[in-house]
Amino acid sequence: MAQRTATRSEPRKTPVQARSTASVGAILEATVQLLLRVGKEKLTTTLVAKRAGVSVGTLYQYFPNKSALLQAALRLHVKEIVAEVDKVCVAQRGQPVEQMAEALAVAFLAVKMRDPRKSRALYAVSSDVDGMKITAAAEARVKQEIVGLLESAPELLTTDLVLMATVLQSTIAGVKRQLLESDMPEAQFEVMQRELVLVVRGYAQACVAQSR
Amino acid sequence: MAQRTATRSEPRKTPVQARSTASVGAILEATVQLLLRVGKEKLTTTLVAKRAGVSVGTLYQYFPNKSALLQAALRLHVKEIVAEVDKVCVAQRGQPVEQMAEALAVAFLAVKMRDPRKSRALYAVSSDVDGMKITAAAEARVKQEIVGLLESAPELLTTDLVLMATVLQSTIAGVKRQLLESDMPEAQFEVMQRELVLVVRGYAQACVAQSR
DNA sequence: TGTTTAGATGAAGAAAGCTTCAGGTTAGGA
DNA sequence: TCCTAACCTGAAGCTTTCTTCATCTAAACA
Repeated sequence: MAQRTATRSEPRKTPVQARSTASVGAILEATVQLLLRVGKEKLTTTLVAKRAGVSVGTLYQYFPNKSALLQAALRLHVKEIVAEVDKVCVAQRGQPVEQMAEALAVAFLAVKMRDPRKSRALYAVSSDVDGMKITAAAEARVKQEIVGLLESAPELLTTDLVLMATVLQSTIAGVKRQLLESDMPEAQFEVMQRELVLVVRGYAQACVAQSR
Repeated sequence: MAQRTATRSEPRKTPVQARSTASVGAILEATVQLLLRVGKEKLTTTLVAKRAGVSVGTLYQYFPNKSALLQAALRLHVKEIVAEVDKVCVAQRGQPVEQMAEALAVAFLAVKMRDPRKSRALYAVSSDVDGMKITAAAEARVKQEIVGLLESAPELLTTDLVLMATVLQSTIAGVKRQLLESDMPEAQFEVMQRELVLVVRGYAQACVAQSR
């Protein structure tokens, strides 16, 4: 273990030729694969390189250290999720809050469930300090998006919209986690989704009712 | 790094004299302290021993390896939480579901907020594979307790009680996490609690309404 | 075709932290 | 008081994995 005390985490070199772009892709891909197969504890840079079909040296040409590699993989995954949720937020503008909440819940669960194992593996990575920053930033972005969505609601909502967004988000996230960490995510998926919809609709109703 | 491939994780020796009991206590205490101060990444067995005022050797007399130490600390913490929640479950028997849900939410949040930093630090530990088993077991126990509580409700609940318990639990956990991971847990505490109450009451209502 | 730049390689260096163990100290009973 | 068992000590060994770098190959370019 020879981690430097403070190493930058920007990529060391940016791929310009097709050859290197492929290498970087393979490395990132291998990282996720190994996260799934052996877990973050046993994932080593050498292993990743081997699975990617390149040498360790190549890996270190594009990722300054192991941490940066994991972060890159996480960033990629998070990006996809955020994009998906954002899409729904846009699509639901102007709809009744109850429907918004429902759509949000369904969309969020659906994205995560597209590849539960991957979501879970990358989630584990995020618990390493720097990973949290990445997910935190993503969550913040999504929250803003939700606030924007709520602002477009036809109903009058007296509850602070940021608060409401936070609650919706954390509630959904709670159920999502439960689902991902259960032994059989796909089996429980539908039932849990149905219940989650009940939860968020109930809350949305409460937020509207309060304003009377 | 010289972790053995497969080491048992039972304590190596059980303290019998007061002297050693104190040592074990100090070690566990120091572990949590360091988790708070330096984080799990920089926590080393030598550091723990130093802070506890004993030598590393002593530490290894009672904990077969670092992992076991962290697990022990986590177990202790989880035990307290579970006990607290169980207490509430017992106290709420026979009450209306809405009130049950509310009490559960409030209690859960309150326990975790007694020492938010500690909760957070130990939560980080649990994300290491073996830690998950511990929290999972605790969660399972609590879930059973909740199911028992729900069974005592005066209302007729057609929703599967295990499912309902799961949903309540994950919803509450979601908000709890959001709270613990926010920068200012105490500042947000009251507001979030109020909202969470709305959420769970709404859900409880929905579960009752369904049965009509 | 010659030159330059991008890309790839992998053995070896280095650091770091876990864990052991041989030997010393303290407590309690006979 | 003496003996035994419990307890404590901490320097040193051991492993492991990260990371580097001197060297080689392939591509682009003139």
